[in-house]
Amino acid sequence: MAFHKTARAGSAERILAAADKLFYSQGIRAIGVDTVAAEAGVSKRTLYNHYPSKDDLIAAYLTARFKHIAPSDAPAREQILGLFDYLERRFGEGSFRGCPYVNAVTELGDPGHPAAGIAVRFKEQRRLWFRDLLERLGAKDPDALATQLQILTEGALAGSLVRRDPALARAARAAAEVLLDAAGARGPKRKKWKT
Amino acid sequence: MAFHKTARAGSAERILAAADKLFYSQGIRAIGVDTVAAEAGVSKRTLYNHYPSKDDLIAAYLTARFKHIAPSDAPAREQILGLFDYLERRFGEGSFRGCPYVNAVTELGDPGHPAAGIAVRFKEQRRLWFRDLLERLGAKDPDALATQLQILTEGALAGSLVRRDPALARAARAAAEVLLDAAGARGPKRKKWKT
DNA sequence: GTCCAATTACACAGGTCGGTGTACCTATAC
DNA sequence: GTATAGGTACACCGACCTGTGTAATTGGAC
Repeated sequence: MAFHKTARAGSAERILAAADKLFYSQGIRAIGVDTVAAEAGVSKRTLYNHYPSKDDLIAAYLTARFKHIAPSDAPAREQILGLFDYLERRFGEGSFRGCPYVNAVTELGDPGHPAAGIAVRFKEQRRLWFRDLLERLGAKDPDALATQLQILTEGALAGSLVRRDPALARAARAAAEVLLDAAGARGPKRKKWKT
Repeated sequence: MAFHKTARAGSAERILAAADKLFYSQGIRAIGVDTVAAEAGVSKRTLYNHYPSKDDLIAAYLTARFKHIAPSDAPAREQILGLFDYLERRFGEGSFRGCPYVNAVTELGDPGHPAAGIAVRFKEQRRLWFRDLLERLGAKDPDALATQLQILTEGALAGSLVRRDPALARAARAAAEVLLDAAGARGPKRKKWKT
């Protein structure tokens, strides 16, 4: 059907996949564009045709990681605690190397870099995800509690970056449960069905 | 009295101070040894006489930041919550740029780098500081709670690196209070004075 | 076949980096 | 004095970096 006119294969996608793999596992500054091009099986010229600069590639890498959290029908409390279970699994994988957004901000330094804005947006999105679930749970002060849960996940991520340890995710999960309970967001929440 | 034989001034100390300032504020990878030497007002040769490689300088920088937490007579709960107050103040300063140990691990990548070990030791020290205070407070499961408080501080640090915001420290502090209360570590703790 | 856009291979510019080599200087100890 | 340790100034190396320029090649659309 000829979408792409030509394009030997999805070069842009392959480049992005290579950048994702290498930037995340080894660091943005540690990886040069030549290495990305080689990993993608593409010439450096082609890479620069798709991404005019390394900064553009970095921005694309972070944006692509920006997976919107799929809405779920599972009970809200289950979804929240499930995030920590997910982290526990991730920490056990050798490929875990912390939060790509925090890493990018750290590595790039410059607050004016597009990556910084992307990181802020991602964090806020996850916070709002928490908040919506907390509202569904009828928790007290969902906004504040969402921030606290966000802090717990960041803390587990940062801690496990320094010393990979799934127990950190379990500890964060336990703390989250205490906070949820204290906010009156217990269990499936027997709420009055109508106002 | 001739301590140092000669040594125009404390060259090593000035180099370390320059490294601390530049490495922390701009990043380890972003700063070259020439820049450090210039900031210290010292020739590059002198720098390399004191620190045989940049990696040595990095290790010295992190070790020097390793300030042992001064023991205090203040009530334990006050000390714990005071840490979050300290963070709140730090987040307001323009010079804040996250946790130097986490940053170093992120920037260097290599888990075999000496910096990684220093980071682990620092984190564990602070966790033990929490634990000792929690034991004094008679909290339930001080070890687990210490890990959770550690996660809260890491999370506040990481979050504020991405988006500088003292409110994050306050949120973490509030969460810490909830966890402390839930662990039965309320207030100055009226404990039996003798066993 | 012809056209055209994507891609390749490769050299190269201009810069920075970590680290070294060398000759000279300077202040103190003796 | 002389010897010596610590410092300076500066050139330099090899590696690596981002990014460009160019000529040749490929493969589908028409």
